[in-house]
Amino acid sequence: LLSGHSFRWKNDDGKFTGVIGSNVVELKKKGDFIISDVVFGDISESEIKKYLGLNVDYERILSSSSNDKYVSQAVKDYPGYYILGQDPYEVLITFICSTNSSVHNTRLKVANLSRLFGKRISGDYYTFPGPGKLAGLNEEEIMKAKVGYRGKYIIGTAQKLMEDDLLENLSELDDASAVEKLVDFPGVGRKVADCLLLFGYNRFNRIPLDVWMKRILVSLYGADPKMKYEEMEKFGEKKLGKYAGYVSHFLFELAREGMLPI
DNA sequence: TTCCAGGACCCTG
DNA sequence: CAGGGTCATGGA
Repeated sequence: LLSGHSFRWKNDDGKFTGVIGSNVVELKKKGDFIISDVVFGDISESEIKKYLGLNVDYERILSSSSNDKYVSQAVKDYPGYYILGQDPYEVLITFICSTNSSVHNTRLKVANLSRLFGKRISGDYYTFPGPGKLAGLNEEEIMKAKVGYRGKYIIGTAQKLMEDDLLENLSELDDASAVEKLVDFPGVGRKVADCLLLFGYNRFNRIPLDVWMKRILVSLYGADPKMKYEEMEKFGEKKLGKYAGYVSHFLFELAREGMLPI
């Protein structure tokens, strides 16, 4: 929940509180179980499970790279490190916010967008503003959310979504066609497109190549730093297997914690 | 103060 | 196509 692909959760002494859709949810870990408490809203347990990414064959995914020493180390260090099943639209906008920005800073931007332009659910919790709302803002207004130069990209992407909701039928496209469509959105390059495919559509083969993953692939797996994006991504898929994107998320976390020799 | 962050975009050569 | 500079913002 705090790993840098969802930006809306806070942790108070083991109690995680966040917004899923128009619901405020609290999560606690008790032994091998997750206890969920819907503070506000009517989200079902199965929807929460789906959001938490629990409807996947976790063991099978992890065992696909069990012969890789870095992945198996990461799996040991982060048991239960799931990729969430988030709303694609929210993933798209939040990862536009993430460009050239730290995870911490991205959280601030997402919180600002929600507080300023979302609907208040209860307490200090707000829905994430929909495309209609964001499309109607001008640059001056959205700058209040401290999104910086990404403001015009967010507005532009929201407006494009209002004309043609590509996200609805993206599932019908193969990876290459989906990426081709996605990079047409302002503020969306190959990396953000991959984040959407991995985190929003759970296409677990996609590896978002950020600065960390590039460093990892170059210094640990022998990739050539001069490889272009697609080439290095294919290289990573070859090294990390069918669920390369899923397991790369473990490596990302290890690297961020300074636990990889890169 | 300077540098960097889960990059994208635009301009040159 | 490759290589650069630029873009807001906050934390280290």
